[in-house]
Amino acid sequence: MTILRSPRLADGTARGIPDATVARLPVYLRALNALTEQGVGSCSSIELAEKAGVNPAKLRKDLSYLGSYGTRGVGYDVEYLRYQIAREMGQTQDWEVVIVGIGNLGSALSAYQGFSTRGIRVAALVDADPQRVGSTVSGLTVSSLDDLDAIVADRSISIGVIATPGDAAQQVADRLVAAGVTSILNFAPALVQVPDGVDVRKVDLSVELQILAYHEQRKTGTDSKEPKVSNA
Amino acid sequence: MTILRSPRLADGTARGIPDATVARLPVYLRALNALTEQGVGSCSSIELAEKAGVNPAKLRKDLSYLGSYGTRGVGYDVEYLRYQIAREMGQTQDWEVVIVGIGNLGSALSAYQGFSTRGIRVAALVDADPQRVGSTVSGLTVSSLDDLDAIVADRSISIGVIATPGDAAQQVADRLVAAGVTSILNFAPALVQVPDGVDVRKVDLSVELQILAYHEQRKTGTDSKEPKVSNA
DNA sequence: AAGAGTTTGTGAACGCGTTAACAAAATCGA
DNA sequence: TCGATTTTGTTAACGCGTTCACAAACTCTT
Repeated sequence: MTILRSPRLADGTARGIPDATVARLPVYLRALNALTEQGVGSCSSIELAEKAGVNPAKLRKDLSYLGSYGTRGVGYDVEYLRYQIAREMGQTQDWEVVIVGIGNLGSALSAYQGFSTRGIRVAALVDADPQRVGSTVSGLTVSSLDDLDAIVADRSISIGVIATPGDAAQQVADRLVAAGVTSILNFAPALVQVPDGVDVRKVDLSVELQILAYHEQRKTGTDSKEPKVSNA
Repeated sequence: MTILRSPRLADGTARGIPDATVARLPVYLRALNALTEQGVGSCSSIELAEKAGVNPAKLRKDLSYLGSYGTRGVGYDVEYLRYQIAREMGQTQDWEVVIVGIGNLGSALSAYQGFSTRGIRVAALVDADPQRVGSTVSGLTVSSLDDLDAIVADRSISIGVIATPGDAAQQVADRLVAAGVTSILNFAPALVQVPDGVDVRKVDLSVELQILAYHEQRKTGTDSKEPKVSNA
């Protein structure tokens, strides 16, 4: 489970963007796309920050890691900034991903519209269940898990998505890594161990709801001495 | 968008658990459940931390916010600790949620097995599309968005899930809040604004993949001067 | 009963991320 | 041209979270 620390600046260009910033850049990108669609040509950090739901100072600091793409006294050129962020995020190319586990969630992911416009393309679907293999989901034929190596190699896929039950996750991760995948998005409710050099991100649906339930409990709970929290 | 700061300790009991800790408690819970199933009666912080994928010191500090439920020189009683965390997380009751937007993702969520064992129950499905209203998904009849108020009131639902396209998200959030929902899990690729007192968590599928793509780009990119990163 | 060995709970140091505050740099108007 | 205004880029302070390190507390063996 590599963490990929990088904020130390290298020799020449100011490389190495903090993880927290990297996680927000796609949000800025989405806001800039929306502005482009509205025909807005330029904007200030305050406007953009509002649309992205962050503090303006944070936005400016984030952008400063990429370079100086704004103009003092004026703001940012929407199209120029959008391109710079997209380039930094690697969106000048399309990243092909393979989804493993074509149950309800895997099917939903393969049909998800939001990927295509963001440099992500679902290139292959894989399942271990023979009954599912050969069927068509979202225009793609589901392949057997046994063919994973060939599929990853043929299309030089480097990103895999695990959408299997929890007890299959580790096994699937092992096969993805063996096939050459070096980044994994794990939706299964289980930890997966991977060798150094492989990135794993985890999205856990029930954990998110449990966190909400915790806060909910505290709201309806004992103390209402803090009526509604002044947030001005 | 309330942030719910609470780490300041109140009067009597040590209330107020840091957000980062709250986010990890469900993970510990899952690990403890696995241990119970394996018939393990007690464990050390090192063992549990390993199963949860965190640093042992972090685990102990997290648990210390709840109280002193371990025994020095011995470890933690699995069942006892599991109960204490579950109680703190509000899992002694079932939290009913309504899912809005029964497309691919909404259907997948309503069929998700992992919720039931974690104090979450999908109690109602709602969609704006008349063609979907009345159909049965995962054993539940899809209701009209117009009936949201009655549904939320009848079952005293306090948690809503938005699984609509991005451009419908704000409108749905408004209606959820108006109906009385005070916690929202938003899967739509859009920011939603809510009044104080309402919690929103956001899960963005394409953002997760874009973050992976960024790291992937840097791996295959320029510098291979850091061959595989010693992680010992 | 006492010492050796374990393991928790926590105080303290450290590091990252956020935010405020301001100087630098651009535009605009007179 | 020069001052007023706007807005970026950046430095510095602050706060939260993580991790180390160790004392306190428990068990076990002799």
